[in-house]
Amino acid sequence: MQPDLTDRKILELLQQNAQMTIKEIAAHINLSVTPVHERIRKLEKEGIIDKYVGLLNRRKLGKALIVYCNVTLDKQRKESFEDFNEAIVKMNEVLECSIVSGNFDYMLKIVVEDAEAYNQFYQHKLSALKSVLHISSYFVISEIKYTTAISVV
Amino acid sequence: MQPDLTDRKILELLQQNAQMTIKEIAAHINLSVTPVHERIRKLEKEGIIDKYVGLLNRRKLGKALIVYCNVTLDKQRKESFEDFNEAIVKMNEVLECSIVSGNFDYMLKIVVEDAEAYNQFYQHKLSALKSVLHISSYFVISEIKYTTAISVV
DNA sequence: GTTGAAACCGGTTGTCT
DNA sequence: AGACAACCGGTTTCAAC
Repeated sequence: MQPDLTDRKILELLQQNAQMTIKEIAAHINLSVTPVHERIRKLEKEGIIDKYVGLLNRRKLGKALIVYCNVTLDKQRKESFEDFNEAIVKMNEVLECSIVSGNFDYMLKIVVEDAEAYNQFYQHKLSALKSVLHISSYFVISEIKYTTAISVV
Repeated sequence: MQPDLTDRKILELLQQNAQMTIKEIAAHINLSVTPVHERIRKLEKEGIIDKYVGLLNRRKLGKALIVYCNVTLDKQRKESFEDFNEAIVKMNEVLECSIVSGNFDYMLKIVVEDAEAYNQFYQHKLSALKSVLHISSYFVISEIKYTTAISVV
């Protein structure tokens, strides 16, 4: 079932701060705790709320560099994609990987310590994959915006 | 202060599931609740844990389309960047926006309902910005990997 | 860092409207 | 479907080791 406006308000709040108490959420949307509690449970059960995670400060952990990169595969055979996908999922430097339309095959987002760490990743892990033909890397100079919250209201 | 190995194990767990109880975390890393509690408080206070958020299932909310796009500004003046940045931060279709090195200025990640919604966004919001010279859009055909967790161990 | 205890508070459940 | 109240479990703080 599709969430109504009240559900969506709850989703907006939980996307900003998963530690809000039900009481606080209830106050924000002028309800009591019971319906808020029921709605959250339903949204979790239906998988509309996928999970709750902690977001870390990259820089304070020495992961200063983000690189977006475009990858083209050697042969666009089914097995090439399968091999590449399987390898990418295991690489914890890769936060995002999607097959895209256009003049290359994949868009990746990679987080590493610094340029040297990226060089290591590039040479020994990414370009080492058999199916990879070409890679273009775009180093992030300044992160203007980053959010995990999609607009639902 | 830099987090030690125990802190990093806690961070790994909280990045996967922010709702783990302190008792559960303690069990995973063979400690009692008191030190785990103290460490988490410290990591939050130092801003190493930035925040806790709920992650939603895009598809179940009708936001089926991800588009990565490259933007080049008309004039690379300071004011052009400032205007563009300010406008982008307000657009809730834009989840990520970074200034990058290379043959264009910005990399964006955009989430919308469908191709028609992207068309509306593209025509009336993104390309409507005065400072924008050129936009290349890459539609996501298949999302292979998406995580918010950076590797810390 | 560990154990144990106590206070507190939010999540949870049942009942009533 | 929402409000109210009681219960339970986890968090939080403290003491002592």
